[in-house]
Amino acid sequence: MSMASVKHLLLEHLAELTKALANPNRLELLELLAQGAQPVEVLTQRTGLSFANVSQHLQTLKKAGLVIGARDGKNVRYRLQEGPIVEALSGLRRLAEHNVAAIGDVRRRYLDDMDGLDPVSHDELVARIKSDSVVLLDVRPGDEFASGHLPGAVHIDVADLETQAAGLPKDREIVAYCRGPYCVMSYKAVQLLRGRGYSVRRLEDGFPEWKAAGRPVEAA
Amino acid sequence: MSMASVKHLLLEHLAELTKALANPNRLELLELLAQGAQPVEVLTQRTGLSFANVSQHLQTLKKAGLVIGARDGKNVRYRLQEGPIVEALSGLRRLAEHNVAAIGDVRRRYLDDMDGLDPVSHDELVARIKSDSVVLLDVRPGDEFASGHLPGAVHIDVADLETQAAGLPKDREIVAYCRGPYCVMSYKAVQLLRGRGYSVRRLEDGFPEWKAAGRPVEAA
DNA sequence: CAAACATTCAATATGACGATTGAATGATAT
DNA sequence: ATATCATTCAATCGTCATATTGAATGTTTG
Repeated sequence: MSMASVKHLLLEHLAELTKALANPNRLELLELLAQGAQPVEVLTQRTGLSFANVSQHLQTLKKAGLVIGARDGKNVRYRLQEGPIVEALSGLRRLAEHNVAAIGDVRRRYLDDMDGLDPVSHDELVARIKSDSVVLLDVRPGDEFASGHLPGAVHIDVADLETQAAGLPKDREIVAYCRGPYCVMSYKAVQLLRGRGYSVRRLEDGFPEWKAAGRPVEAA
Repeated sequence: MSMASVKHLLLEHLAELTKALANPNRLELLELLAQGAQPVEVLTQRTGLSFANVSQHLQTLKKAGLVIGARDGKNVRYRLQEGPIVEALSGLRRLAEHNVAAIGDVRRRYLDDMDGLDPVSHDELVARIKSDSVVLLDVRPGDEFASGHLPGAVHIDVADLETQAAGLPKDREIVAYCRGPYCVMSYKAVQLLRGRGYSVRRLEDGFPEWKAAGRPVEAA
């Protein structure tokens, strides 16, 4: 094989992989799978897509080497392949926020406004956990919390927050997190809790990014 | 706008950007533009694509906010937009090499074999430049060298290497570099020079990655 | 073994992408 | 102005991607 054609082979393969990422539904599936393995049915519910469509997208991701499925009783549970998937997606997201005006705009207008624009960084969170000055709040669905969460986090599904907020302390700051930078659950949590007089901020990005950064993680 | 729809907007925009990257010809164009600004004609020559096709791909990249074109006399010179483009592409490449067996295979079989599998890291290069124990060799076309290169690098276009290799010392190790990880020019250089008894290794990845890492760069 | 269930496969229709061709634009130079 | 040159635009055609539907597969449970 000539060297020039090797180059083109490599570029083609890279484009192939990138194509597998270049679809909003698949990006959402990857975000969900980054929380932990899931059967197809749950992915169907959480995305609101049709069953066959989810299955089809999962096949595409599988062909690209991004996920693998394994039978677990009646179900097939899919999970992310080993590898720097979350990191690659973070790189794309950073690029998107930087270069595509539309994304930055939408985010600023609809999400950051709500949040007061002061997400907590990983390092800051570590320091404040040490000094015991914050309560960490995981607002994802229970099964995602169970398959892995930040050490010491309290879990309240965002859907139950309205009824269970009373259990949270008002004298310490709350740091809420969820699936990642494009996940709106922690924004909702901040909004709801601030309305009730709690002091709340969001963690910058979510569980998968924390884990990918090599920070400690706790499982149920 | 509801929060759920904000999420989907963000995902759609991210997919849009990713789609702009998901094509081998556009990836090659970005690699070329990462070396420095170029008029459309040069890009046409270097890629071997048709004129209109290059123009069309450039429009796609422009719409995605990845490049901008500016008139320069008769020509329109395109250059990369500011932003973490090289970093995002590196993330994708790392993912590809890790997850897509085919890419790792091709690379190992056809490129690394040739190279003896020991690319020089950025840090190692810095140390060895300090101790003056290497000659840095840039084998890219002259205009790319002119618009930016590693400090102290000697320039010999890979096409001229056969006739001009004699100018290189045999008593110091040579470190060759070119456009990046998928660029085969430095592989060719290593192959040719080793055949003539030189001690040569390749720099891990190329000029754009060096620059993106914040290392010093020299212009003509 | 049969029924129930989760998932995949196959077929289809609609729409987007990519390369080619030739015409249109817009700047420069004579 | 007109001619020239680089680039873009518009139209076309074949190919691939996506969502939908319904049938097929394979596993568990009774």
